[in-house]
Parts: sequence; C-alpha cells; structure tokens
Amino acid sequence: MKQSHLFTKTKKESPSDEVSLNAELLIKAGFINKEMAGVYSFLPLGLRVIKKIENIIREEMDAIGGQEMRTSVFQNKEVWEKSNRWDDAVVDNWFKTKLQNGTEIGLSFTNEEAYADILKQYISSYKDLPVYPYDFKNIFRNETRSKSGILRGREFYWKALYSFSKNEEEHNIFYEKAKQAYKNIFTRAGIGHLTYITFASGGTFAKFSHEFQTLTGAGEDTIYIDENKGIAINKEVYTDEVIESLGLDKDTLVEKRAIEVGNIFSLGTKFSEPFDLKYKDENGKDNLVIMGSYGVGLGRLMGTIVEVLSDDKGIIWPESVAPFDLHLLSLGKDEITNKEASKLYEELLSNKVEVLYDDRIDVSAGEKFADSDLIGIPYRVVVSKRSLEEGGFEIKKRTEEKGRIVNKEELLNLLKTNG
RNA sequence: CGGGGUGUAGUAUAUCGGUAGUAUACGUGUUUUGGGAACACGAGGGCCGGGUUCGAUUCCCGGCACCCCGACCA
Repeated sequence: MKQSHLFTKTKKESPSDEVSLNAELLIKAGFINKEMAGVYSFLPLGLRVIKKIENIIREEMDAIGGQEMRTSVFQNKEVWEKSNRWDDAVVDNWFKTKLQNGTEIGLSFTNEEAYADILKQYISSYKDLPVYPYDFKNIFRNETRSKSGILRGREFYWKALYSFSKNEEEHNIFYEKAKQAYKNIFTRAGIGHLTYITFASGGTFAKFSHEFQTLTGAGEDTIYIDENKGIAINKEVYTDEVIESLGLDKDTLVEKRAIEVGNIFSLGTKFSEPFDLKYKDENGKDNLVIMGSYGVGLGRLMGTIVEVLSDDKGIIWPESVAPFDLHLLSLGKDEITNKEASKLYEELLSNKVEVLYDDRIDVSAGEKFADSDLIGIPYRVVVSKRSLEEGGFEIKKRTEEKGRIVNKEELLNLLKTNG
C-alpha cells in the first residue's frame, strides 16, 4: 500500500472527547473513527488489525474443532421468550425495533438462544454430537454508559463459540481445550505475558467461569493474581473459601486492575432445557445437551493491545497483529532515492511482505518518522541518499532506538527468517 | 439511571453583549528534506429551539450531544 493513496492521515492533536489511551492513539493514527459514544468505525488501518486478530482466533477455534458460521443480527422475539430473556425486566440492554407490520424484533446482544434454536433442528442422536459452531459478528448492547474508547462499546465485533456436548465428561474435555486455545490466542496477540486466567462467578451450572484478564490500569475489573502460578481470582468471588479451594495463599495474592479480554463458561442445561434440546443415546433414551460458551471481543482485544503496548511516540504493534509488516520510508526528493525505494517496494511485495510505503514527496523526513512511530508498524526501513551512500537501507524495529544499514539481500533474508 | 463538566473551522483551542483570533490540517507559489521545515497569499467556524436585549456565539430557560465519577454490565 502506498501511503500517498491511504485515505487516512495522522493527526497532531489528540481528540478532545477521548481520555482513554487506546482511543486517543487509534484516532490520532487513523485506525478508527468515532461515530458516537461507544460506537466506532474501523478505517483501513484498523480493519487490517481486526482481520489479523480474527485470523488468529479462527485458526485456534478451527484447531479444536470449531465450525465457523454466521448467525443473524435480527433476533426473533419468540425464540428469546423461550428462555425468558426477551423481557426488559430480565435483560435491560436490548436494542429492540419493529418491523413495518408492528412485529417486535431485537438486535443480537448475545447468541445462546439463536444457536440453541438452530441446533434443535439438527441434533437428534448421540451421533450428532459433539459440535462446536462459532461466529464472528457485530453485537449490540444498550449500555447505560460506554467508556474507555473501544474497550466497552455499544456496538462491537466479537467471536462467540458454543459447545454442544453429550455429557459433562465430554464437555469438560472440550472446555480444557478451549482454555488452552484461549491462552494461545492471547499469547499470539502479544499480550500473553500480561494475561491471567481468572476464576470468576460460574452461575448455576459450574462453580467458576474463567475470564482472561489482561493487566492494565485502564481495566474495569479488580482481580487478585498469583504471579507464580499465573492465575487470578476476580474480586466478585474473592473469599477465603475460594482462595483455599484453589490452593492459593492469600498472602501471595496481589490486587490488580485488569480488562476482561475473553471468557469461557459452562452453561450446563440452562439453554438446552427451555429449548428442549435433546438427543437420543445408544439406548434410545432422551438426554439434554450440555452447553458451553466461549467469547472474545475483537475490538476490545485490539484496544487492550494498544493500552499495554505503546510509548510516548505511539503504538507498538506485535508483529502478529500489525496492519503491515514493514513501513518503508523514502526520504527526500532525490530521484535515485525514490527509484530505489520504489524498486524495493515492488520486490518486497513480490516476496509477500506486507508493506506500507511512504512515497509522499512533499513530506519532511521528520514528519515521516513521527507518522511511522505513531502508526507503530514493527519494522521501519528508510531509503535515503544517505542510506544509499552507506550501502543500502536502514532497518530498525519499532522497539529499537537505532537502526542499521543492510543491503537488499540481507534485508530480504532478515524478513524471511522472521516470518 | 444519579452526580459533575463541556459544546466555537477537518482537528485543537482563545476572546468577547456590538467586524470571532491563533495553531495545525487544507489550496496555490517559492525555497526546503534524517526527527512533525520557512515565507507569502487563499478558503473555512459559533450544537438545536426559545427568552432577555436596539443587538446573543457570549446572559437565561429547555432540548440534544460528548466526557468524567458512581450504579449497571446477559
């Protein structure tokens, strides 16, 4: 992508109506656009990051048997009445609207009912189970107060997987696999070192649910972490009894603020019961399906990465989710420089390196450096009269202070070995 | 939903009951090009409704929007 064709540009000023670091940096750098409180559009750079995150999650879900599909946003009132979650007195953050004929419909705020209703058509035998469908979609919640930039919005993009198992044992095996898959997701997204599996309220059917909490002052949750064991307890279930049952020592637990980037929990028969979601076992006997749910908000994950990985100059994207692999800067109006830079750009593209090429002619070197730091692409390669005189191109990681000169061959090899 | 605050140009801000200023971004031109270059010229602005007033962007009332704290968060 040539930067001269990128329709966004960076801003010098921070937006006056955003306090949170994630929104400030993402808006300044041109990744997102604020539409209203709690509602953001993703611009070309931002969408590239979302897609990278989406692919990581998709790979991890497919690896444990997930099957991607897409449930509708419009929701049927009758379906939700079965589980008693249509009533505003039960769920107060529905967005509801009406068809022209007066029929009430809702906009998805979660997916359990939709999946249970669909699966009822297809699950009738033990041979049909287990199944693990999931989707990525936009979710709508009429929050009384949105806050913290893209960490808590009224419209957000998430992945939700639901497990449908024959019995508790089968469910538990999958649950553990999902737990590991979730660990993989956050490690691959570059925040594994700050993310703790956190024991939280489990509802009716399980003692605990598990949240994946990333340490940051921007978080809304208070958790108590055991650094050695790498686990934590959410404040909502932080009691002596729970601490003891988990084999933890109160004296070693440290209170921290964190943001919930993912959660998994066992639903038991909470939804299969009202939907009468049953299967016949080998003996022809009816059994209720055991469900579990596994969610992660992609926008929130993206915002969390920005919260924990930035410096005073801008964002520092992990390579796995960066909008581009490499930021190529051509400095000066010198013809040879620009020709060399364009040539290198083409070669990088043919080597399947994702490049943002700052080919803007009338932009000063300082401005290009500042933009590059703000946008936060992992590798920066500078082509200039000076670099060419010194034998090639200057490469520098976003995390490094100083770059070094390499020739074209070294550059291409370096990128290959780094994947 | 309770409390507090703020609405001025694409963005960030200043002043003011009587012609709304600056920076940045933008357009044109000249000179610049390794850490947000310089100069000149140009274009662009008072959230909505009502009231007070000769005159309101400013004061008052209502609305709407946004931000913060709290409550809430399937």
